[in-house]
Amino acid sequence: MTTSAILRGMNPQQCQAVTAGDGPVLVLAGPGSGKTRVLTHRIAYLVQERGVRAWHIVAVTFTNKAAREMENRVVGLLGGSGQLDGLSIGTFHALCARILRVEADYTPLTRDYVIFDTDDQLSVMRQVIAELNLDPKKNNPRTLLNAVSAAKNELIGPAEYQPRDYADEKIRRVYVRYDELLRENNARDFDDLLMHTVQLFREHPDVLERYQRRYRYILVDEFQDTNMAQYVLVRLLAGLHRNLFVVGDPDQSIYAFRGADYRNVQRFREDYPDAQVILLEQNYRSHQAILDAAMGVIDQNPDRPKKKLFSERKQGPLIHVYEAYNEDDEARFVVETIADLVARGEYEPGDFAIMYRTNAQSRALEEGFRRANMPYRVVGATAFFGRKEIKDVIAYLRLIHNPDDNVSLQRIINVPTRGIGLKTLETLDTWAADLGTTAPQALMLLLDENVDAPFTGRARHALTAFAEQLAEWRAVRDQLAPDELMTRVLNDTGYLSYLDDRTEQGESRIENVLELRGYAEQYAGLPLSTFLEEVSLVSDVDTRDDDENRPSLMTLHSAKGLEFPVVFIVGLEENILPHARSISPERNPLATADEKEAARRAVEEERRLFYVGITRAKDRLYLVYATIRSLYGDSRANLPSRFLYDIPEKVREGAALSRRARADRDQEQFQALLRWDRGASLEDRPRRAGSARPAAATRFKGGDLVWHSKYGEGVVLSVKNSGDMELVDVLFPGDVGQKTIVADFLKRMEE
DNA sequence: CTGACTAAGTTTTTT
DNA sequence: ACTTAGTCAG
Repeated sequence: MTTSAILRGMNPQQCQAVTAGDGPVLVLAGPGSGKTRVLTHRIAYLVQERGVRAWHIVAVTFTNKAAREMENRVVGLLGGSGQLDGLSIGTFHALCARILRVEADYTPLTRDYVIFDTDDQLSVMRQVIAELNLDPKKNNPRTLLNAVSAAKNELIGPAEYQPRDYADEKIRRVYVRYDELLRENNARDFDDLLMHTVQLFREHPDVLERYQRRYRYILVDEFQDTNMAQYVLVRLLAGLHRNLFVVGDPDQSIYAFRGADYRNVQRFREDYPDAQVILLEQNYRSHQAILDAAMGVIDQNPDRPKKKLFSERKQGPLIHVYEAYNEDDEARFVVETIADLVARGEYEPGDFAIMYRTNAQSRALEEGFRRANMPYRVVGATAFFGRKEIKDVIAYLRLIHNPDDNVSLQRIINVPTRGIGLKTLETLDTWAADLGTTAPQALMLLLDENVDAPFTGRARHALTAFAEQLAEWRAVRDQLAPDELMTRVLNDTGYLSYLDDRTEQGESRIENVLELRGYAEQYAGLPLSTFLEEVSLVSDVDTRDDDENRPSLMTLHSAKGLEFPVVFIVGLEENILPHARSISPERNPLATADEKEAARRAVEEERRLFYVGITRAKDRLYLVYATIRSLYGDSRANLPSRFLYDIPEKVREGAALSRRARADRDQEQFQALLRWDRGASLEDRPRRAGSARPAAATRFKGGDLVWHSKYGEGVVLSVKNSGDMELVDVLFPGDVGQKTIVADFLKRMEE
């Protein structure tokens, strides 16, 4: 392979990026500009043309999926020959986990540490709340966890945390205790992996230097999604050779809510003033109408350089906007459009994607697909490793592996039930505390019959039996492969029969556990720790069929990085996209300036999310909103999303986006919905009763002008049914602002 | 200690 | 509407 082969078919900017010389490089790429291709081809170029040993290259991504794809592409370019030996492609977390394990001597935890996921973190946090006597009603463990996580992302350890007010002081105490508890469990959370690696490097320059010498070329994908800790880590690693190659698109930054900071792009420019900056603006995915729509939407965000996306593809069909009656009509429109396009032979089922803001929205769509007997696929809805049965089995293995893992012990000590109740556990905890050890360690002391423990006959017996069991497993841990150990645990505990409750769910739980065991078989010959680490750092078992030819349903977030010939974006309503959570302070007269500023940034992120969705489409784009939507048991009438109005009229067709939907149009759609409903199978009918109700339910809807005897004229923002009351959110002019009013007190005004 | 009830809370997601 | 964590009677 020669340079020309690596560069074949690339435009000048892409070539420039691939062949850029040593030193810092920032590639600012638009959607569909082939940025992953640039990264993989650069790796091939470095190895092939510049003679860099693959061992000296590390490419960092955010998901295992992206890492896998990148690896496949590089292997595809250079073949499976030995020249790729030692190439590191992986996520930030996997890289850090490996470093921390190898360098355990320099860190406070041992090599055996386990990684706590969100569930485990929550249970630690609940313990913290209990210990510190905080009011569990006012202290949501998730909120506290977010605060701690934010601090860790900013590389602020518990000792460095500087409280500015009382609320902060509480967080500081929580953080300190939370951190202590993690250490007692010999555990780290995901944020720790990053923060502790940075700390390790800062405190031990000699260790850092070893890694700097090893990783001479560092490539980062989706750079706009890095948080502070990740950025600092990368900067440290690149400190010696400065061969840092980052690729990103600030307009596609949609993970600020979990600490990502697209300003890292700006920081990079400041920290590396000599960096080469390469722009990739040509789009190879979508035709111009779609790009015009995308630019119309994103250009409304201030503080960003205006980008000009252009395509050489000829103009395609206009963007179709459809006003659905409600979420069922929305589903009907999607399903019928797909059926139609497939029947005309223009597309295959796998060419379609339906994207929405929240997972809850998939329900109505799925029902529509089922009703039409059209197969579909939901992307990433329920994480395999998040399932209770999977977590239980893994907790057993973790406890066998890590003698200090109290969180896992608590999780499974009575699952399946073995007569160890709350009281007994409490006693165990106190006893352990008195002995100055942890509960799992104390438990093992019971193996000595002579030990003086505060348990009476039955409890002592149950605990001892469990301790003996645990000791047996630990004794065989190193002789058995992970899947064999798992089988042993399943048999000894009767876990599968515990799951078998003769329901469909029970059956699928058993299948899940068996699938996990199948997954573990791949780790034959590897230590249990490798398996456990992988399980913590991999989000899903890689067995789902990607290539089944069926439409995909997914959230806008999980659509990033993908492309489809035909894309539907549904639920384009105020309160859905942008989501109510991000706009609520906007109209609240009591919101502080800070809150309003936060809301503004949140809405900008929602806008980027819509932008990401639009730019996934290659040929056809359908944008759908509903005038009435049932969500969380209420039915609400929302206005069309503000973002829709930013799509230039000349590239769209269909619904007119008037403030008020026309009555005749409603009528027509309502009839279509009824016809569709009649087609439902008999089994579906009872279930349908509930969701058909909202159709006739509200007297007002978003955009209506109303009159109130006290506040005067106002405009309806949304309507919801609560019990048999219709509650209307109305915006009044001046200081009055938004009020929620019972429909009976409102009079409709004609425009 | 278990099964049944009640209250709460439901954005996005990876690791 | 629906799940799920927490509480309480059997």
